[in-house]
Amino acid sequence: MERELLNKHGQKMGRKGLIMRKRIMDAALGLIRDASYKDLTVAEVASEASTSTSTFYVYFSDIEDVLFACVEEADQDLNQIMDVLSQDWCAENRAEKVSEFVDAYMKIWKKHSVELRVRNQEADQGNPRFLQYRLESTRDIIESLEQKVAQARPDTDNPLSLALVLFTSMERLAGVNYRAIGQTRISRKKLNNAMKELWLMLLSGSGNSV
Amino acid sequence: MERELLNKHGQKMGRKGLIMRKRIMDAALGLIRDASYKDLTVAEVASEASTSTSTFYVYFSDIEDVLFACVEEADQDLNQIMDVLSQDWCAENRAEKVSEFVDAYMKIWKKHSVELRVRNQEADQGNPRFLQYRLESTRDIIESLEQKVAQARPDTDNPLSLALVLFTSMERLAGVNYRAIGQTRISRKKLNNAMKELWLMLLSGSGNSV
Amino acid sequence: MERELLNKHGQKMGRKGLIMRKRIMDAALGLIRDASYKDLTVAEVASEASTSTSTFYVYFSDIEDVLFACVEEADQDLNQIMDVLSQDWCAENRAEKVSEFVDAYMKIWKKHSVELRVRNQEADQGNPRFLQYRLESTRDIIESLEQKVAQARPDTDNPLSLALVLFTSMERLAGVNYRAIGQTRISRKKLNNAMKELWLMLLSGSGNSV
Amino acid sequence: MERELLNKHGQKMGRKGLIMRKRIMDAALGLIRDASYKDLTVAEVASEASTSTSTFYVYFSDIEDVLFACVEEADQDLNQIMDVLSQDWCAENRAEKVSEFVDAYMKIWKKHSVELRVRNQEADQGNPRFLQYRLESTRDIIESLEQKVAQARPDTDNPLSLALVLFTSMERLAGVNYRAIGQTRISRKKLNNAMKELWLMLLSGSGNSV
DNA sequence: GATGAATGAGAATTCATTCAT
DNA sequence: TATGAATGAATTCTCATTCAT
Repeated sequence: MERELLNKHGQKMGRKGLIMRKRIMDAALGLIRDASYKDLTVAEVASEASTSTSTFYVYFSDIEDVLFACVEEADQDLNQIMDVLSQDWCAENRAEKVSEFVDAYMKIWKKHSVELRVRNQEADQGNPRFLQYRLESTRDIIESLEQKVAQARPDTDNPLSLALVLFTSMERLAGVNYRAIGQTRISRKKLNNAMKELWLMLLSGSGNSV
Repeated sequence: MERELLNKHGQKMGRKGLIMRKRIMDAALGLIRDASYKDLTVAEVASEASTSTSTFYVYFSDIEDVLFACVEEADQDLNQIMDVLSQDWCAENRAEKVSEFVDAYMKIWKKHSVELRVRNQEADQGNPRFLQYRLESTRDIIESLEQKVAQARPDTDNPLSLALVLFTSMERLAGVNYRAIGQTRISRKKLNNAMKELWLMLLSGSGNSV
Repeated sequence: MERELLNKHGQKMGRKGLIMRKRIMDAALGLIRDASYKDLTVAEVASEASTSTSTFYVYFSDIEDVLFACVEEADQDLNQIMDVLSQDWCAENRAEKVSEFVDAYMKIWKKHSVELRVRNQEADQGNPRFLQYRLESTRDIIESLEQKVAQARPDTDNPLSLALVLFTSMERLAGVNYRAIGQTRISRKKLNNAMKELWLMLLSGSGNSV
Repeated sequence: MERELLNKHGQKMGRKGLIMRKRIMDAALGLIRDASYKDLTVAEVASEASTSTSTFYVYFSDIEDVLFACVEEADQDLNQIMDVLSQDWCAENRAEKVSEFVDAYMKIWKKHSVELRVRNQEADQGNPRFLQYRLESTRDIIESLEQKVAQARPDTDNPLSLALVLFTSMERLAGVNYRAIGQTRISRKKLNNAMKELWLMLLSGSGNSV
């Protein structure tokens, strides 16, 4: 476990320290919920957390550092997803399991949409720290999905790509405020249903190959 | 007809002015090709364009402003996409048309990946200018895809959502450096094929409903 | 006559040139009517005059230069004041003449309040060009008023100071937007009457000496 | 009780902070004692105070802000004036009290001539912050003078205007470097005497009405 | 005469970061 | 632990000014 419970001064963090650290993280998240994190400053975060910038530096080395901590924290919830995925999806319960999977995934993202938007944007722009983290954090999920596709469509030669296409869509639709898509005729619920439908289509093994 | 050709000083732009404006846009794009645009500065752009920051401000009001101009310019290429989409896709040529569509879309994104990554990230973060622009710029494409889905699957009640799910994926996979996905076992080509396969699956009308 | 009708390029000004010059002056005045002239810029003036900064420099060397030209122009109206002052004020017509004088002075200032506020502020802050100009432009008026005081109060030993005190007040009250005094219970008319009353008091020779 | 002692970073100001703030104010005043404040820059002030511009911005938001603080501070001395004015001026001591009043007023203005010149110029140009401040800061004085005029001349219908005319003159003559008047034949002393003489004339109740 | 175009120079402003208490 | 205080180092931004057409 990497978190040694030390602050940036190398001191062991006590109860107060942990509380302050959390307060700073929450302040940062709150500030970027409805705004770009591009312009987030240490002073802003400190002020939002009702503390001083000096205190900020006791717990984090810079803005990226807090954000990464937030992503790490959010990621722990993501592990639950594997509960559904590690089960066996047979033809009989497939529809149900797909539904469970999509719902669970969407629910978690909704709770942590800010953190995961940060993770994806940083990773997409090539930030190595976040790139690596995303890789590790999605590896199991993606592999599991790949297997399910391979199992459902033994004939296909790139189950990974097929899984990735839908997974990518799911991640993005989950993380983005759906008003941001600018379509007034859709709702999150309809999108989720479409998502499920496409997974089912893919996993039911029907459809033409190219 | 573009808007009045005035620079930020209210002067009509002549030949020299238009050239300088373009030079600055190119400099900006060049600088963020392999890096985040988060930290792009006016000074950097001006220097890359071998001019002064003052000159920068003759043509753009800030960094966002140049980037938006770049997006606007890139977007003009996107219109070509409608050539394929405005045709009729019947069962006979469907595979061919899907392939054309995906290839054309991916090709354009490859050429303008920087601009469109900027557009999407800004829009995803709620920047209204980019949000509005993306909405307008993708409206026709999305509507057209929706129609094709509706035609292929008359039974479905939300063709729009189904189209959006795949379109979203396509956009993201196109804009992102595929190394950023962190999967070494896939290639752009494989992803494109999977993309086509999924569109075909959707448009061939087979598969279960939820 | 110093105005040689040459522009800053040493060219003789033709009709068009004179018109443009005037247009720039008017633009400058218009811009500072309700605002401080401290922040007036060449670009603003040029834009307000619907021309370019380059053209500005054909006629004026800098902002102070236009403002000085405006003051010079306004000052020509001030000469009229001497009409009333050069007359003889005897006991019989004194009230009438004082009234004429105050009214005339106030009227002119009202018309040129912007120019004269500039003149006084610059002079008050020690700007030599405006200081010298004000000195010359008020000399005759002040001397004339001094004489009238001396005549009315032969016993006083500093008629100049007495005249200056009231003249100073008159200048300031005339130049300042009376709302700026922040008293809602007074009007310009009441102030003018008080002004006349005080001049009469002074010139009627009554009152105690210190 | 002044307003909350917070600097522009929202920190409580301690001893050191208050000293630095004062040092910056003094630097600003020193720099404009013999020059226009129009061109005063943050860089200049910071340098004169032997600190950095960043430090300047810890305590003030811009040049106007320091100057306003200076005016506020100077204004506290002005309260003394009310000592003389709140007394009763009867016929017997009137000459003495007028003399005291004018001398006291002039003395204070001499000490704070820079601050008060700034206050008046900004207010005269319509700067709301200074306008409001001047209004409040002179209200008591003006009202008191009005009462004395009303008492001395029960017949007059606008004691306020009469008081304002002389008060205005006093303020301006006090704040302006008297060389700026450009009259070599007068001295501050003579002007003060004339000032007193006119107040006495007004308050002795003699003289004609218009 | 007029005006696009370009820029040097400097001013304002921000911000991360350190240090002493 | 926490935080006032101070600042270096950029960065943004403005403006007067010049030049070529």
